[in-house]
Amino acid sequence: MSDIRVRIAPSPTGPLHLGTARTALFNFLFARHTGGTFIFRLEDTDQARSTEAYELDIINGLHWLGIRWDEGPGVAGGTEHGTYGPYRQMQRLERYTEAATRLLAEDKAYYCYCTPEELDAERKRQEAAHESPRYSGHCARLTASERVAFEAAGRLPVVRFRIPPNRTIAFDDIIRGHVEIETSALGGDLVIVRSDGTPLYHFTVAVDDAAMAISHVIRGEDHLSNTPKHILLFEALGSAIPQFAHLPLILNADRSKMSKRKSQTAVAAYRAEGFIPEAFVNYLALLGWSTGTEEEVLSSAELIERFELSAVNSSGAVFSRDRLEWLNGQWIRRLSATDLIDRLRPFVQAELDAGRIDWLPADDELRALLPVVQERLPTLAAVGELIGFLFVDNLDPDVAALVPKRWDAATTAAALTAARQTIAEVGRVAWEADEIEPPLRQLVEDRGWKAGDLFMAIRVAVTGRTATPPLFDMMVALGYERTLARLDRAIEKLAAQAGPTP
RNA sequence: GCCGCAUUCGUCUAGAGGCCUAGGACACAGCCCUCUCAAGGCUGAGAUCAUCGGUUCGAAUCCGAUAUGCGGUACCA
Repeated sequence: MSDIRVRIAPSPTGPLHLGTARTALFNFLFARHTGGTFIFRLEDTDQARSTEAYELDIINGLHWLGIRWDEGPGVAGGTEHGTYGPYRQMQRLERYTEAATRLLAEDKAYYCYCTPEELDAERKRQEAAHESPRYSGHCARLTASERVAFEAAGRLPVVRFRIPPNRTIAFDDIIRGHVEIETSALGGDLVIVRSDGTPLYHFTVAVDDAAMAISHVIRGEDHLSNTPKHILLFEALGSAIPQFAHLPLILNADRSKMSKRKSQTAVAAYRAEGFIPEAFVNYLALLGWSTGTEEEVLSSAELIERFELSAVNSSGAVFSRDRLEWLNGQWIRRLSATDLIDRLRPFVQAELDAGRIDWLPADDELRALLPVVQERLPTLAAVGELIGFLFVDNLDPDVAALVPKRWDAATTAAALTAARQTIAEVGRVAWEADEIEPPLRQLVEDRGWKAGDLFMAIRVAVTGRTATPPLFDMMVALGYERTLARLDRAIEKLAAQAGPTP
């Protein structure tokens, strides 16, 4: 194993987000491609918003995508593996305290007694004066007696990290190249520990990345501007500075950073809609990265083999559901029959639970349908819409839909009656698509009809829909008795409709 | 406001100075196939490579400025 170590560090303050999944995937692909180590760390210091339910959703979601880590919690709330643990920040509190104490002792940080209200007032004053908001350094040089006075007044201090003035922080981002930022643009001395003693993000990320010997920090572009703070922290901590690679953002249709307000961001929601992990991973990998070839349908193994961090794009990418659906169809078509049936089962069950079908078809029934179903599924959840009509007791076709454009109700009723007879005769001998079709075509020819008209009338009578998989296959799947029963029912409805007409 | 990043068809992208009258994919349109719907095949439309200036014999590709977009600028992550 190489000494490349990368991590994904989500915070369990919401369900697994598409962007987190993509960042995780790129870290994973990079680690697997280079033979490095992939680490999962939970940034749960925002105790007000973190929950174990979200932790579960994140871990399950990543596992679903086939993303596995070498170090970190195996399951939500469960045990961890790896020698750099713990991997939950709330269990690393002593380490942050220790690091903060060290920075304090070395005067790289100091106690600040300014209240949120004072800070807020300062910020407002600066905005009014058209200055950039920054901490003034009010508490940067407090005397011992001033400190005692604040303590006596009951003020609880935060810890601020000293940002050196007038320095240029430069780093070479693997994706973006050389980046330079002046420390003066960093907003002044940075709070690293809250007044309640809990550490803040910029601090924990540096402490943990250093402690876990992270070699490459691969994360979203939204952290690019924060990177100088982290570099300064690494320096102050006496740690090696990792390499950085800032991924382009995934965008809403309006090109703003993808958010749940404007887009569906929860990975679990896509899973529930019947997207399969092969397609999802394939899609995500190609959002912001490409192989440089014209191949688009790539397995995880192929992605791992070809992934190059330096080939990642630097501009944001709009999420395209259309493209995801297309890839999903591609991958569904590549599934074996057994595999597809396994994956379809929960979606068929969901149809039953929702009351859209009346019973659960057996695996063999599904298997028989696969040749005409597989290429018609954009998602697994589309199965109900596609063939659900086969598994309902009472079908009530719409009379208007029953009557083809060129026909009226009486004509349709007569045609269906003739067709019913033909179907009944043939079906008694051989209930197969190839046997049913020729005599019906003969009937069409004898009567001078259009095949499309008759077949559409039969289709609606038998399926209740105007668009279905091949009609005769559907009739075979439905069964002899039920097909005739549905034809009878349609003929009845048409007769009732045609009757009153003069 | 300040700082940073970005800018090739509607979207995802190929493109590392001449192979580019810019290629592929999704979506879209037409045709073929066809009982409908898909799938598949073919064809088409769609990009003054953000703009302006520079370097060069030659620029989508290099440099600069401008514009626009996005991100960051918390006792959130």
